[in-house]
Amino acid sequence: MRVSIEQSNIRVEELTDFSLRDTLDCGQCFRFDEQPDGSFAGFAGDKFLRVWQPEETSLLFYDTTPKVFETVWRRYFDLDFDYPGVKAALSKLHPALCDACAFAPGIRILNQDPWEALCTFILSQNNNIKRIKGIVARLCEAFGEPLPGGGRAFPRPEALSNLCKEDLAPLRCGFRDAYLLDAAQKVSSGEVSLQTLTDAPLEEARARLQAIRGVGPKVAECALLYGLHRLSAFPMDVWMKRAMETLFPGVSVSDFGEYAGVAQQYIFHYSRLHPGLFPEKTEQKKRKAG
DNA sequence: GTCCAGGTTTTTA
DNA sequence: TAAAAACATGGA
Repeated sequence: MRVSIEQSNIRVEELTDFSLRDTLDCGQCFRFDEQPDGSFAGFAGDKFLRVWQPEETSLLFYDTTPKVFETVWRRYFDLDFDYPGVKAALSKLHPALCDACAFAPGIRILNQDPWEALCTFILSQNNNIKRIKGIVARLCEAFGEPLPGGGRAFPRPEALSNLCKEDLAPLRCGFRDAYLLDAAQKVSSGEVSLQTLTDAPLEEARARLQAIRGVGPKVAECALLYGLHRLSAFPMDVWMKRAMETLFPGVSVSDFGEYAGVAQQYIFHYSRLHPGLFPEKTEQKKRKAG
């Protein structure tokens, strides 16, 4: 990987195993959108970014200083992790996992802000990705700090902890409003310290997160994987349950090893884009059509 | 009108 | 203890 400055932009070249589209559109983050010109624009925490992948091996970070690239985006996109190595190891474990890795080999696990990941996945429950993005956008618009170049940061827990359900009504997030408020209160008060979960034992980290109302096993795993980069965390949603039953009969999560969470992301994306693999899913469609 | 969406909590048997 | 039902909202 080679990094250079180009006017007010940062150019990265000689990149492998990276797809901007697949990484930003595989259901792990909710504040980036593809632009008409093919670039992606959005926010991570309190930073705005427009970035383009003009060819397979390069990226262009618009209006980005070397310092911001090095301290924010290099880590956010996980550019220094050995994905070829991990995918090679995962691909040997099971033929279906090999297929999933090969289907979208450029997916990376983002290093998102822990609080933002926790909130967005609280909002994700029994919800669809399009609507989650809408709710998150309204949350930021209503309560996030305005940013110099326009747009708003993801609101800190302190900005939400003193609100009530009525204040959240404009979000139209339904029953999840109380969950969001409880999370804001417990995190801002220090009752749940997200920072310490980075290196707490995984079982302890799970238990601490699940002390928040509306945070069960699945949302906790999402916070751990996407917010705290605990790469063995394995969110088990409806798609992953289908995939485990249909594609991995007899396989348990622990069989995927210390990078189970990375495997999960490839399997999730592969499954979501191949709904026909799942008999149950196709039966639903048939009933609807007939 | 019915079903479903990157689930969790509450209620019921 | 385990299985249903309820929980808001909006698109298909």
